[in-house]
Amino acid sequence: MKLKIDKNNWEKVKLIDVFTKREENDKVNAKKRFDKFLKVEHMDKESLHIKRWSSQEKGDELNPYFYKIFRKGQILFPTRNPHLRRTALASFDGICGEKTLTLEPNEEFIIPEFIPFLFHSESFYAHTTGVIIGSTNPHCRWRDVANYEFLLPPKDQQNQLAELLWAMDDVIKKEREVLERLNEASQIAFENEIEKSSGELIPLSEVLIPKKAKSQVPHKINRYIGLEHIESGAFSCIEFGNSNEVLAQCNIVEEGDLCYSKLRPYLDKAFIATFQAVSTTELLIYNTHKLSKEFVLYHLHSKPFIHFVTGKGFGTKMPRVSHKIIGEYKVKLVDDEDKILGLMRNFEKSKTNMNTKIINSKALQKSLINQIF
DNA sequence: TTCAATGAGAAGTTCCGGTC
DNA sequence: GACCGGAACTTCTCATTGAA
Repeated sequence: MKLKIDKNNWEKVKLIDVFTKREENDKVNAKKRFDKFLKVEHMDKESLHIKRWSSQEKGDELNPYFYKIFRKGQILFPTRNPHLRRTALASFDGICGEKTLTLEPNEEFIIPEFIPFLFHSESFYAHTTGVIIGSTNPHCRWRDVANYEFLLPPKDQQNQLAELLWAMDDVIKKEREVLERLNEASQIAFENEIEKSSGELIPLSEVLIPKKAKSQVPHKINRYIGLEHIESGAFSCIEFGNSNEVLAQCNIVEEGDLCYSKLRPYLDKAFIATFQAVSTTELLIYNTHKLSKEFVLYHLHSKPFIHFVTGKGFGTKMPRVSHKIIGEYKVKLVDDEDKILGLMRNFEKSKTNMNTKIINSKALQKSLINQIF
């Protein structure tokens, strides 16, 4: 989608000309005044929305260096690792880390609804990553961010563009909500169907057939699946990296293989491969018998299974599970697997459609942002 | 020889102290 | 008090080790 924008009357401004950096720190009472606190890990890449946070009420512990207060409507920009593209729009008042810039738009020049998208433009990313300093801690300074220059449209045009950008954002938000509901509903449906079915309980070790194929450097298969490419709770893996950049021995994943991440089992990373790839050796690769891979995958994502493996994790630095541990989990050898899978496939079809819609909507939104800023 | 288990090092995040 | 940057800690990748 190409926008016809005449930028002749747009004014070149520096970020510091149209934003005020707020420093509202309360080392003594911030903890008592605000329940919610936001860590960098709560901010998603290339998203303005805050979907997660920690809460003292829920028992999350507030770090001693979290005393910086942010207010609803402020732009939150973590200066550490700016290449990770994490900037959020505060949707509530709370506490954040000292290294997060809290920026307030100056309404004399800009319309608050318009400007947040600037922080997810390629131009802003290029600037902030270009001014990174520090070898052990890559970061940028406020004075370098403040000097970022961009073209600012007149206010009436800002209004029109804000409407367009938020309309697109709303589409993505609604599509994500639908996907979330579908995930919840399919999980409940699966557990109900298993409960209703009759059949003998058998350990997963009688179902799973480990695949041991390895790939040595240089890898002949182009795609690489690392743990960072696997979304928690997802049934397929959409993202991948380039195996040319991987210097280690890998597992070979064939299309249709059942894959399970043994590292930090509570992260719930399991999927059926939709393409051939090499992968991190933290992935266990399986074929199955007695039950289909698809059917077993629903078990691997079920709450009882995650609870089971989380409790059995071992290792000094990071909890892991092994094939042996997974094999101890008991599943029902149901008589009507096809009937259950038929129901689940309807869910999967809807989920795949929704995923495709989200990917397309995000690409369109990105294109709009980069045409404007 | 194979492969599960482990830990070193890289990358990312929070803590902490110095300087202006 | 704000700003800055290194230290310390956590998480993840990947090479090595040792048991089978």
